[in-house]
Amino acid sequence: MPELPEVEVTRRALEPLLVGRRIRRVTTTARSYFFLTPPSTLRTRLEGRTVVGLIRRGKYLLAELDDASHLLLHLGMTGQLFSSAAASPRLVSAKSRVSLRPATQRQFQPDAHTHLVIAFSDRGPKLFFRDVRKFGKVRWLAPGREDPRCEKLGVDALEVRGDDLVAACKKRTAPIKSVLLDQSVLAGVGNIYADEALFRARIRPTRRARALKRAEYDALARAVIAVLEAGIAAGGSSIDDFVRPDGSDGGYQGEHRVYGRSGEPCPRCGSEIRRVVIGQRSTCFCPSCQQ
DNA sequence: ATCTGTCCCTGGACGC
DNA sequence: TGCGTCCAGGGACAGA
Repeated sequence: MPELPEVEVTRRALEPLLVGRRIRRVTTTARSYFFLTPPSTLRTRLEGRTVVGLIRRGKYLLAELDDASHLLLHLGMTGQLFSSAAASPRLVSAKSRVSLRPATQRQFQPDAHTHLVIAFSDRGPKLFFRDVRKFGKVRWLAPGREDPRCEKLGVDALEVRGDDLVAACKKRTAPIKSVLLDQSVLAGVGNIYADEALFRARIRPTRRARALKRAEYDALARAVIAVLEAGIAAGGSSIDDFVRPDGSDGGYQGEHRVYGRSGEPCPRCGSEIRRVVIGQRSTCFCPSCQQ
């Protein structure tokens, strides 16, 4: 699940791959809600443009083009952004994986889930955007236009301070976990890093957001930053689909302390990690050290 | 203003 | 082996 660390790892790897290159041809799958901008419009707006920058806002990537327009990308749940040079079993469904010989797995072949392919004038590596569940998004933004989704984003999670949480949680009776996932409060946190941050700060995810003590908001803000930075340093979490743009796996999935570990002993106290559902999201925590 | 439930989608896990 | 069912989840949206 791409969250801030995965998106930032992607951004850092793609920036040198994209910046300065001129888009020659754009190919897409059929029109669907994956395309906030219709494929035909995407093609005409992008072809001929040169990429001049790549920035991240929360979980969004924004490629700036030489005419001051932007290409907005969101990886959703299963999105994969990578270059021609990438190869990984994660870029192929398990079914076709078994039917493929190892030799043919080395070269990525665009499939029905490869919704966007960008080829460049220099005939070098292409950019692929593959997304099995199509929860990802692609949108072209005219010069000066902002995306309403981006405008609503709260403070970037890498820069959150206790004060931000105090202000955001003042009137909120929802569980603190739900507030961490609210992109208008904290931009970039998703299910994995929310659970990890709450574990690190020793706060039970079911607590009402407004009921935390001042010191707990501070601890939580520090914990959010710490887990996100650790995630970036490790190259992100490759659980189901995430791959880095070169096809390699991230390394953070092995460092999860509670996420996906229900039934296992807590790495801190040995109690059994429990799983509950909060806001339709599965949530793992240690009932003993998160009170 | 805030909260909760539903929906989009597909592949993998699991039970029979 | 094969089929049916359930589940995962980011975020928009509707209704309470």
